[in-house]
Order: sequence, then structure tokens, then C-alpha cells
Amino acid sequence: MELDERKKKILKAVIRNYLETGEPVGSRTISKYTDLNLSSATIRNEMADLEEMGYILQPHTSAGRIPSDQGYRFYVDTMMEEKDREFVELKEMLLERQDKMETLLKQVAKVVAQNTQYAAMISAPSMHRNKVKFIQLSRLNPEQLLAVIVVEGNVIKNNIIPIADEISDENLLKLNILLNTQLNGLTMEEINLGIIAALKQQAGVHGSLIGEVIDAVGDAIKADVDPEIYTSGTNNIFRYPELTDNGKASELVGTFEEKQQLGSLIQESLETDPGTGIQVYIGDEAPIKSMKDCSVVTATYELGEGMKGTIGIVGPKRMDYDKVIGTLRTIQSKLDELYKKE
Amino acid sequence: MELDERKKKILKAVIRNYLETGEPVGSRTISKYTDLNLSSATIRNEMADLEEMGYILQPHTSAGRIPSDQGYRFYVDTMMEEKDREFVELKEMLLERQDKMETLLKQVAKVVAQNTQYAAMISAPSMHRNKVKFIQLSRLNPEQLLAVIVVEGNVIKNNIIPIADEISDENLLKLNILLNTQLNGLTMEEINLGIIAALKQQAGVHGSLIGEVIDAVGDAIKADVDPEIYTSGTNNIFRYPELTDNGKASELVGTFEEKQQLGSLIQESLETDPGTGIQVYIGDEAPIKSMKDCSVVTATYELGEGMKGTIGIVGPKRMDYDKVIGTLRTIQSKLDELYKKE
DNA sequence: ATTAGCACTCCTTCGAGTTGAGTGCTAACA
DNA sequence: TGTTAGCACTCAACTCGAAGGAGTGCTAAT
Repeated sequence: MELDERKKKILKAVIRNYLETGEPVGSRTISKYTDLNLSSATIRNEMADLEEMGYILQPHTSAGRIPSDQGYRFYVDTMMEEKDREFVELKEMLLERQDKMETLLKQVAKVVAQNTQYAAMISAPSMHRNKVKFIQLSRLNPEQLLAVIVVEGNVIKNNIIPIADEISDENLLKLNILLNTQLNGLTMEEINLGIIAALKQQAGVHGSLIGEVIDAVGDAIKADVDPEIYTSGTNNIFRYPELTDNGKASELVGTFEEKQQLGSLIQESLETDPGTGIQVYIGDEAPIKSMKDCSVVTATYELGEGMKGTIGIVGPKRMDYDKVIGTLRTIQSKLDELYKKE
Repeated sequence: MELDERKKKILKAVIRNYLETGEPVGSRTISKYTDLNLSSATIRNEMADLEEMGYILQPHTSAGRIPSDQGYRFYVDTMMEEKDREFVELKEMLLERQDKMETLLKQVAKVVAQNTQYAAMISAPSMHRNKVKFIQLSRLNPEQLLAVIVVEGNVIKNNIIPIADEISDENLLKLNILLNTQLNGLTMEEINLGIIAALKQQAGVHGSLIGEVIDAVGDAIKADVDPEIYTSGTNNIFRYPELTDNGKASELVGTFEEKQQLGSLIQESLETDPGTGIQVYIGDEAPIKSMKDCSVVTATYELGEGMKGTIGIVGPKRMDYDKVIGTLRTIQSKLDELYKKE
């Protein structure tokens, strides 16, 4: 059986109504709510069909209907109408340029959480594709060197390197020149691929000491494989009883604190991005089991060449998809503008 | 009326029992639980006295007694017996030296939360008293300088400084020498006190440009006024219904996510540290209103000269104070050892 | 001073009864 | 043939009262 126009209208009405109220929707409500001018009895027949087809279901025999995961999926795929969101605060916040990436991300998460009333998370952009701009080794004291590496996007990495023997000014200078000529302009991804080993060979002479230092620089560059994740509005989940009943809240709060699990979700979202940059996971579709009663909407953002990160919104399945997606689109373009302005 | 020996014993028994079970304690239980060999009727008389004196209270007329805040306070102040805690994991974790302070702190928080089954937080040590060891300005490109500042304890701060006009190699070198000779060995606290202004005067010649740079370096040093706070085991609060009823969980989770509020608690704890390094806040005694049904135990730790931070444990009023304080003492000394080993 | 005994309180649990929203089905209607 | 009115039925949610039981306070005896 196919969904005819009328069934679609009814399904849409059921979902819309349920998103608003969170209560099972009865036939009488639909009969009045829509412009179909049908009696509740007719609606009941149609709803029975919709149930049979798997789009809606009844919590119990004498209750109204609520959307099934399949119903939500259909809604998100074919019936949604993005709401344009304008929020002034964000504009203002982003206009006063944040020098620290961290501060910026935290603020974005906060604004998103406040605007949507759901829980928000944001991952720092991964830097794998970013090029090394500047490397400098300095002597802190006879036993320690300080390595400073600046990467495109003005991200700075530091590493203190303990050294066994003292190093001469001359050698330090040589090493600086070597590192800069060899590594500048390469991406971290490329550097990971064995360039370090090649460099060590090339340095030859002072074997072990130089080797140590080069290794340490390599480590500093490679660090940050799993990017930082910031969250905000975790307590928004308490607005939705279906997420808080029966100890579910505990699991969710735990998931939000253990950034590691969120990382897998963000990874998944980056990998399967179909090009629109926005993805919706309904219930079990998300790879995190504690979110089986949630929907997750993720958006990939880009802060210039290769610096991709993900924003995620976690809420109940009956979240306001239209609004959430609108919000995320707005944020995406705002972050885009931000980079261009630099 | 004074607390005689017998009343103390009974009070202790009531509290101990309540800590274990979380249920109001009746006279019959006490009569069997203690070695006083008194009938329940006698206990009842004593308990009536204790209630009048404010140490215990009844949830309702025909229920047993539970400790009041005053009762807990008395227990903590005079009757507690610290339990020695040995946890192997921590030892192992700390033995493999963490190079990153952040990683270390996160792990400590996690271990504490897992061991106590309460929520844990830890603040990064404040660096106000730490001396500047090394300052370096480098030219990233014609419009940007990079300032790197290393502070005692091997904490590194960076700042990218945009400059209006190019700066000559010569001037950059002069500036480096100036900054190092003037600021090295001073604490950040001292630097805040107007040394920056004096420096600007002294530089004189190139007025505005140099001024800009010096200001930026000063900013970098002054940043981090409110130190980072890490939390773990927030979801442990769900183990205790008295913290989860009536939407209290939402508030608490919010507080734990908004690190800012926790900061005030940590501040308070640092300021009023009586010397033992450990403090207990029962109910309203903590300066955070969402914690009015909680007890908070804080411990000041020291990672060497002047680098003081705070660990906090948040749980229900009926927390196992003995165990918690034992745990914190152990952590304190472990962190202390750690520093000495460096 | 201590204790046994007893009446009393009040939370908790359970089941029965009531209510009301909503359904499915049938029969009538356009 | 699609739509609708009507009606019996279902079931969660709520209310109410009775029973149970833990624990108290008081009194009188030891």
C-alpha cells in the first residue's frame, strides 16, 4: 500500500501535534486540527492503515497514536520545512572575534543549547589537513628544549623536550633550519606518514640526541588525534520525561561527561556526511546505545580549508526538527562567514 | 543541656546507621545495634532529648530519626574516624608520569569519583605565585608575532599578537632581551601590579608598537585568572534519591556543567583553608544554592611551591565522610609525592 | 533510672471503583 | 464506494478507604 496524499496529511498532522504536545494524538483532534473536513471516524480508519504500515503506533489499545521511528524518519526525509532562525546573540558573540578557539566553541555550544532547549555538543575542528606554518626550538635550560609549532588556523602546540646531553647553539640553529625547511607547508597527515623517520636519517651525525628531539617534535604534531569536545545544556534533557524516566537520565549524563563516546558519534557523522552537512539520527540509528530514546542532529561545519568539526544536538525523538535544523544551518553559515573575515 | 557520653554514643549510632541505610533509624534498632544494653524505651527518651537539642529530627511523628545538619556537623567535627584508603589503580596511574597537567587532573577526578561513588571535581592549580622562567617573541609573518611564555611548573602560555607595522629584527631582539631581563623571575601576581606600565615607559622610543606588544604579553600572562575545572562522575548523584527528586538533578547537573559556579566553591575553600587542607560543607554551608541538599568535601592539594588546587567531592548529606576524607588524604599525599619525584 | 506495655500516629501499600479519552466495529447514508 | 453517526469496549489514571506496620510518647511498675 502506498501513502496517498490524504494519509500523508494525516501523518504529518499526527507528528506535528505530537511534537508540540508530547501526548498521544486522537482521531478527534486530527479531525478538527486539519483542513480536511473529515469526521473522526474516517480519520480512525486512515490511522488504522497508517499503523498497519508502521508509521505510527499506539502506546496501548485505548490511547491515541504516536509516531514510530519510521514515521519520524519519513517526516524528516520528506515533509520537513526548515524554520529560519535568526538569533541576535550569536551574531553579536561571534562578531567580537574570539582569539581562542576554545572560547568560541564553548560559546557556540551554549548559544545552540539555549536556543533549542536541547543538549548541545561541538567538536573542535580536526587539524589533520592543516599545514605547519612555523616551528621553533628554544633552549629553556641545559636539560630542556621547548618546541613551539604553529599550524594554519593559528593553532599553537607546545612540547617540552628533556635532553640527555647539552646541545650547542650552533646545532640548535641547524636543527631549527632543518625542521623548518623540511616540515613547513606539510600537513600533519603527511608528517605522520614517515617523514619523521626520513628526517632522522637525514640528520645523521648526532644520531641519538637529534633523533630524540625530532621524535618529540613529531609527537607534538601528532597529538590531538581525538579532538576536544565541548558540551552545553546537558540538563535540558530533564525537560523531557521520556529521557529522564527509569534512570535513563543517569546514562545520558554519563555519556555527556565521557566525551569519548560522543567522539564516536561525531566520527560517524563526519564519515557519512552526504554533502548537505546535516544528518539526523533517530533512536537506534545513532551509534550510542544510551541514546536509543533520543534523536541526534549533527551538522558539519568548516572553518576554512580542511578544518572540519561537528555540532550535535541531542534531544527527544519528538524534537522540533524544523527548528533544530534551521538553527544548525544558521550556525554553519555564521561560522563560515567568521572564517572568511579573518 | 550538655551531651553526655551516652547521648554521644546514641547520636553516633543513629548517624552511622543512617549513613548506611538512608532510612530513618528507630529506637529498637539502636537498642540492638549498640553495646549499651538499653531497652528501646530508654533510647526513646534519649532520642527525644537529642531531638530537642537539634541533633536529630523526625521526618514525621511516627518515623525514626535522621541526623540534622547540626548532627552531621557534630559528627564530622568530633566523632569521625578516617578510614585509610588504598587504591592501587591511582598509584599505578600516577606512577606513569603524565606530561600533560590536564590529563593528570582528569584522571585524578575520575579515580576519585569511581572510588567514592560521588561526584568529583578538581581545579587546576592556580599559577599566581609562579615565576616566569622564559619569554620569547618570534615573528610568525610580517603582521603577527608569537609570544611564548614558560612559567615554573612547565606551564606554557601562547599568544599571537597582531601588529600594525613591521618590526625589525634588531628591535625584536631588543624587545626579547628587555622582556626577559625585566620579567624573568617575577611571579604573575607581581607582574600584574603595574610592572607592565613601567616597562612601557622604559621602552620609550617606538612608543605605540612596542606598547602594543608589551600589553599583549602582559595579557597572556594575566590570562587564566579563573583556572580550569574538571569533573567526573556527575551521574553518581543519581545513586541518591534525595538529590534526584523533584528536579533537583537538573539543577545539580547544570551546576556541574557550568564550571563557573564550581569556581566560587573552590575559591571559598582555598580562602578559608584552616591548614588541614580539608573542609566539609554540609547543606547550606556551601556557597552554591543548588547544593543545599548535598555535602561537599574539599581538599587543597599542592603540586610544589604555590601551585595550589582544590579537589571537591559532592554527594548526599549522608555521605560516608570517613571514607571520603580518607580518600582525599591519600590523594593529597600521592600528589605531593608526585611533585617531589619530578 | 530503667523498662514493659499500650494507645496512638501516620506513612505505605493494595485493591476496588470511577472517570474519561479514545478506539474498533457496524450500520446507515450520499 | 467512501463517509459518517453511534455504540460498546478498553485501559490508563485517579480517588478513596481499609489494612498493615514501624515507630513513637506516655504511664506505671520495677
